[in-house]
Amino acid sequence: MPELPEVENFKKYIDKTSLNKEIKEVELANTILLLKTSEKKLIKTLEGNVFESTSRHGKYLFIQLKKGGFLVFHFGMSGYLEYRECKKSIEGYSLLISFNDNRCLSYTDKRKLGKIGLIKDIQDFVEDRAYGPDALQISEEEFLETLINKRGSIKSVLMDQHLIAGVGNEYSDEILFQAHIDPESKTDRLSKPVLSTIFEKMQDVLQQGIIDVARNGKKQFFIENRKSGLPCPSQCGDYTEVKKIGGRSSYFCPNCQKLIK
DNA sequence: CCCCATGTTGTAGG
DNA sequence: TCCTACAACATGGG
Repeated sequence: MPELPEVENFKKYIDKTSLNKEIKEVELANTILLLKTSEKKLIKTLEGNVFESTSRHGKYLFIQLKKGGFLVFHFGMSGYLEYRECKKSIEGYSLLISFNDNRCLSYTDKRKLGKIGLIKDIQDFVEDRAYGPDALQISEEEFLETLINKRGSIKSVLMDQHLIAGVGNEYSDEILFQAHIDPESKTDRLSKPVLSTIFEKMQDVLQQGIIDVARNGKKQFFIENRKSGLPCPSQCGDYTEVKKIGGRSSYFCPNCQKLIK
């Protein structure tokens, strides 16, 4: 479920476990999707190298390498990291990195929609791919400017990584639930105060998500179960519904969340 | 068998 | 140009 809060926790996890250790060996499953690199180059670059520091932009995690450049992760739908005892083979993992403390960092990605790569510069990478500012870095002013003339549904706009990076399907539902706005509302019909509320809820929900994921391994949402027909989490007496917006299932309470068209 | 699933990218069409 | 819908990617669950 890697949206911004999950990726932020992967970043903290690397910081805690994997910095400043020499990489002894790297094994790579040939099913892994590589970004701007080859299997050979990735192994050659990482072996003997050291993870120095980490950073994040939206759902991307960057690890600065001592010998220059960055290792970049995108977790797709099912990717995750584990710092563990080394096992004999890569079986079950997409990437296995052994450090000189005889422990390993593994990347597992069952659905193989994630990507791993090598880049020289984060700023260039973000610009090349035309990603918007990180959802926790963007100012309220910039947020309003970005959204004010967008004609799409507010949910699609919040999830568009080229406008704002980091918000995905689940967190967008929670943000809009807390802001009391129907996800299908037209962005350019929303007033400035409403957009400001959405901005504030975006900050709150992502920050709380980071804390929840760190504490419990998962977020604790109002719109948690992603099912329709459940009692509204605000206990308004109505029931949650689901509708497709931008091709994604969106859960909401039709009573608490105002549709503005 | 069917449909669905947290993500991204590319295409076609209005 | 902007937006929507859809398919593709790969795999598992109900």
